[in-house]
Amino acid sequence: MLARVPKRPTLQDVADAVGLAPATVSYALRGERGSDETVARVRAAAARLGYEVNPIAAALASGRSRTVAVLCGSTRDLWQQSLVAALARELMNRGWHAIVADADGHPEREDALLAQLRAQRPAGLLVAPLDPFAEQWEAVASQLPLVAIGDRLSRAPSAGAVVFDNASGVAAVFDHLAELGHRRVAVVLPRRPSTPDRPAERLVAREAKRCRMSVDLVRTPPATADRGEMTAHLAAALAPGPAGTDSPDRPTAAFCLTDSFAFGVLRAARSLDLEVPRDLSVVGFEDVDFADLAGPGLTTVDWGRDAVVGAAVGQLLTALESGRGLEVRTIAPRLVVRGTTGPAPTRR
Amino acid sequence: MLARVPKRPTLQDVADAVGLAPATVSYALRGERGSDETVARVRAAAARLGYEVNPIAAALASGRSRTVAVLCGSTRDLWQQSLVAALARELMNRGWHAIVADADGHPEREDALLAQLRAQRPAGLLVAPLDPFAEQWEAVASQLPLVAIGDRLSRAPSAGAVVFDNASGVAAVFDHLAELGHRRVAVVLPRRPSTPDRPAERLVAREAKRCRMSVDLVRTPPATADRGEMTAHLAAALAPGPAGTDSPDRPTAAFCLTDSFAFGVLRAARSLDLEVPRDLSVVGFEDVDFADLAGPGLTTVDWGRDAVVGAAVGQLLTALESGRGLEVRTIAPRLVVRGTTGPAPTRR
DNA sequence: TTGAAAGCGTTACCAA
DNA sequence: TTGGTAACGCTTTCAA
Repeated sequence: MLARVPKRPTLQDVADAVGLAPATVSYALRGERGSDETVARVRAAAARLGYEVNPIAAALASGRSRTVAVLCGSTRDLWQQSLVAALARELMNRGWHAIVADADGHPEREDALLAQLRAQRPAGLLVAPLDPFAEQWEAVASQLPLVAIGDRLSRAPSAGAVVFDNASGVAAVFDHLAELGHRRVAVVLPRRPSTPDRPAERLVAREAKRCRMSVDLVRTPPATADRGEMTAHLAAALAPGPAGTDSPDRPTAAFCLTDSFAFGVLRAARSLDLEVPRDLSVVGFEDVDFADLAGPGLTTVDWGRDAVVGAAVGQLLTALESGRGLEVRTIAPRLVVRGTTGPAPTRR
Repeated sequence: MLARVPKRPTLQDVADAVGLAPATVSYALRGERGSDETVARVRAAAARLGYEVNPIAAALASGRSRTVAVLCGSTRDLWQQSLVAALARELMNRGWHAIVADADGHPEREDALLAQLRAQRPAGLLVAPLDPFAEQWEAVASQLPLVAIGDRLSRAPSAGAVVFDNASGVAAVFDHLAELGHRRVAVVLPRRPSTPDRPAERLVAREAKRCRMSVDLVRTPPATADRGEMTAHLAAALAPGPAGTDSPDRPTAAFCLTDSFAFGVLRAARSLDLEVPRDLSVVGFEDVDFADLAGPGLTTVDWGRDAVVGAAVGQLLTALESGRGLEVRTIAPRLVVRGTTGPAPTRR
């Protein structure tokens, strides 16, 4: 048995108080019609009674709502966590409500959550997709304004998107590492069985070739409640081979495509007694708020979270409020260098 | 002009399909009534049509909803950010929806946001209050099940709460610092003009006296978009006095009552060229996920976020679903020592 | 400028 | 077990 929401004054109560019809009151409160005098009287009465429209009834009657659903892949990822927080804040500031859901790293959960969210009849959708290739997106986007963040939804041309200029970002990172003298770099990226064709991998391959560097691809499962798992996985990938070899038998730099991976690498390095950045240079691809504090010298690519949030919320609400179409906007990267170093001389 | 939410099959459509009355269908779908045969037929038809109840209409008709409003003081604070994310996740997992709002550090905004949230007619409220002494809470709590997190709402006896055993936590921190030989500690705590009487301050005074330590109270405004402000404020408080004095003219340890303050202190220390923990031991009062990575040796008090979330969501939903009353639950602290050191010998 | 009345898609009461 | 029917509180057409 669910508790009843308590009774509050209704439109009818206000109408009775001023001796007008509910319709008139409704229009007056919304400033859509009515003489100045009526509007003033109605507003005064509403204020006196402590009346506030019931958004549920309003939504039912009008078929519209001021709620936006936010669906993200995993708030265990700090970048996404802060993204969701910032999206909710921005929506609120603009007079909208956010209802949030978190697939917690499970692509298959994305569908179920999406269904749940849509059942709440939001006016629009903001999605940081786990699986941007899924079929479902087109069905959703054709019915509801949808803006994807981070990945374009390849099957849903009607959806808007805010994407990162990964090409520039990856190039900047490889340039930086090459300049420091690294020859072998571990690239830590998500392992997503259902999305075979990530452009990130192609970009990495291309840039590595351009910079004549060899790459260890380290496919890593997303962060879960148990962080030890990821640390162990990454430690295995970064560990030096058997002793006695004369060349560095391990990558001297790690390029992490997600901040949670970067933190994982820092932990793995610690467990291997590798000092960062002396023994291992670590570069993150998302600049979270305290990247400057995470170990000494975590170099990152900053995508400007505020720009991302502004672009996503901005275009969604514009579409909602004035019917403008959705588009794909691209965010430019900025490399924030914090004490990355070249490969350790003793290992050369 | 807001976009219309697209038309979907309704209860009536299902009723037509099976040749029954809407009421019967409604009961059947909820498993409240109906012969096994009817229920099966109805369910099949609903599935075939892709019918899903409209929660808006259901909420209007029944006066109940499966939505919980979450209001927090500031998601710029990482502990709160992760708390909100975890609350939303837990609610979702239990079949409820979260609508979230963030006062962004402004106590006066708390009222307005609360009004907005309540207008959405949530079934219950989860609050990490900025101003636990505000009058408004009682009015809210008497109408809606409310669980406060972090502070008991002193004026709202009907609200539940999940509070931290600050007495034990503060005592543990002072014991730890005293044992290391610190004699003067900076205590970094929020500056909240409207809440004159924080027990934390009394606790700090008491424990400092017990351990014969002197305390510098550093009242600090909450984190904002501009982090430089906080760093400067804290640097001023931690800076050594004029050179040539023989005793340490600054605190040798900082005890931060909020994680964002701890990060601020780490940044301030860096700007002052103080090495942590050699020149300054830093203790945080909230254990965020990557506290282990934030500079070398950030000792923290861990309150077990999962325990907090479980206690808060658990008791709220129990109250909502089975009418049980709300209560005050207390979370015990655990000191996580990560390389804190005593005062630097050269300063003794 | 105002108002009557018909929805919106459910749930819940009371008869059948 | 089933089905009318009246809410729920608002918005919106259409008349006045």
